[in-house]
Amino acid sequence: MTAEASTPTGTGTGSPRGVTPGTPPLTERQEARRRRILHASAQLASRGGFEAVQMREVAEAAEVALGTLYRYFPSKIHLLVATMQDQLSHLHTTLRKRPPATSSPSERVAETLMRAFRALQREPNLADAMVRALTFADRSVSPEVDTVSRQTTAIILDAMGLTAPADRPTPEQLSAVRVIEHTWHSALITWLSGRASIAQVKIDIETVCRLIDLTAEEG
Amino acid sequence: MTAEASTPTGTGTGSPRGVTPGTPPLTERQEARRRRILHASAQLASRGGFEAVQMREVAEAAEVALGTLYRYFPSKIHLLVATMQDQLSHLHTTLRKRPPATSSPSERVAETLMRAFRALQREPNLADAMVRALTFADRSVSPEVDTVSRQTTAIILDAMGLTAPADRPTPEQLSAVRVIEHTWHSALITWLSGRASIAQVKIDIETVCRLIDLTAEEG
DNA sequence: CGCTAATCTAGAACAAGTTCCAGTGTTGAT
DNA sequence: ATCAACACTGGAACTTGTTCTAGATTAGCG
Repeated sequence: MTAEASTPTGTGTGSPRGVTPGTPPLTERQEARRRRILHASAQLASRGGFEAVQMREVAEAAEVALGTLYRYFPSKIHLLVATMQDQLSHLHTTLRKRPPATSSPSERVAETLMRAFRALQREPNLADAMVRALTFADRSVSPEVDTVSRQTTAIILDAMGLTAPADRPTPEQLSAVRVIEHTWHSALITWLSGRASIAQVKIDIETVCRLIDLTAEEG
Repeated sequence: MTAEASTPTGTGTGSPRGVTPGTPPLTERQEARRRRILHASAQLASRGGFEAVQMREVAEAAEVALGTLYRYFPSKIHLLVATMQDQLSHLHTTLRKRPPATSSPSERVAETLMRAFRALQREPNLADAMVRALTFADRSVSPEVDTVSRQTTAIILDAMGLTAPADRPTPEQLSAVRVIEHTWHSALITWLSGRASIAQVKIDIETVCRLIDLTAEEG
C-alpha cells in the first residue's frame, strides 16, 4: 500500500540498536532525508538559537520541500524536540565512556550533569533552541517530550550506578531523579537567559543532588 | 516634556504599596489602560491558554489600539509575564493571610506551594499561558522574569519563616530555594502538559522541600 | 513493463506576532 | 490661549509558522 514505507512522523531517537517499535521502517532515502533535516536543524540552531531555526530555511538546507519537512516533523517544536533526542543520545554514549569515579552516587550524578552542562555550553545557541522548545511544548508533543525525559532519567540513573536491571530504583529515588531533572532543565534555562552564572548552576546542581544520598540512607 | 507621563513600558507589579522606583509614574488613564490590558490578558488566557491570548484580541478587549498595546508590553511574552507578576502578587497576599501552622519549615513550604498549586489548578489555562511564557522568555524579558523569580522567592522565604530582615538566609538556603523554584516551575509545566499527575507533583514538591531541613541542620 | 497508491516538490495562501505610518487627541509649558 | 511634544488610533504591511493544492516521482506489485 505505502510507497516509501508509510508516514515518517515517528519517534526514532537515533539509537543505534533497537528497532524503535511502532514506527514503520523508513526507506533509506527517507532515513537520509530525516537525517538531513535534523542536521540542518542543529546547524541553524547552533548559529542563532531558537529563532534562527526557521522552517523554510531548514527545508532549504535539508533540500526538502516545506510540506515534506512538515510531514516528518509536524511542527517546529516537534523538530527541535527530536533534535534534542538526537543530541541527547550522542551525549549519553559520550558520557558512558568515562563514567565519573567519584565516591558517592550524588557526587557522580552532579559530576555527570556538570559534564553535560559543559557540553551544552559549547553550543549555547543549540542548547537554547532545544531547551526552549522542550519547555514550551504543549500536549501535542507530550510523547516526544516524554522520550527526552526518559533519556535524561536513564543518564542520571546510569550515573547513580543503577545500571543493573535487578536493583530497580525506589519510588523515593525516582522522585529525587525527577526533581533533579526539573532542576536541570530549569537551571539550564536560567543560565541560558543570562539570569544565573555557571557557578550558581553548579551549586544548585550539587544542592539538588544531595537528595540522592537522602533517599539512599532511608530507603 | 512628556504628555501622559512617559513611556508606560515599566515594571509595576501591581503591588499596592511602594512606588516602583525607576518607573515613571503613569497617568490615571494610563494606569487604567494598563489594568484593562492585564485584565483582558488574564481573561483570554483563562479561556484558551497561551494561544488564546492573541494580541489583536487583547487590544480589542482592552479597548486599546494594537500599537498602544505594544507600547505598554513590547511582546506577547512580556504581557504574559506581567500578567504572572500581577497574579503572583494576588496569590502572595492571599497566602499570607493563613500561613500554614505546620511544624518544620520544609513542611510549611511544601504546604504553601501545594496551596499555590491548587490555586493555579482552578485556572489551568491561565496557569498554562503564564508558565509557558515564563519559561519561553528570552534575554529581552530577563528583568521581568527576574521580578517573578523574586516574588516566588519571597513567597518561599515567607513560608520558611524568614520574614525578619535580621536573619538573612544563608547561601545554602538560597540555593535550596532556587532549586525549589526550579522544581516548582518545571513540575507545573509537566503537570500542565499532562505528563505528570497531581499526586506526583505533590510528592516531588515534598521531596525537594526536604532540602530546607538539610540546610538548616548543617548551616 | 505498467498500474496504483503514496510520497515529494513548488508555490500559493492563511494566521498571528510585530512593525510602521499618517492623522488625531492630550498634556504640560509658555 | 497657544504651542510643541508626546501618546493614542486605525489600519496597512511585513515576518514566520502552518496549511493546502496540483502536478511530478517513487515504491511495491502483478
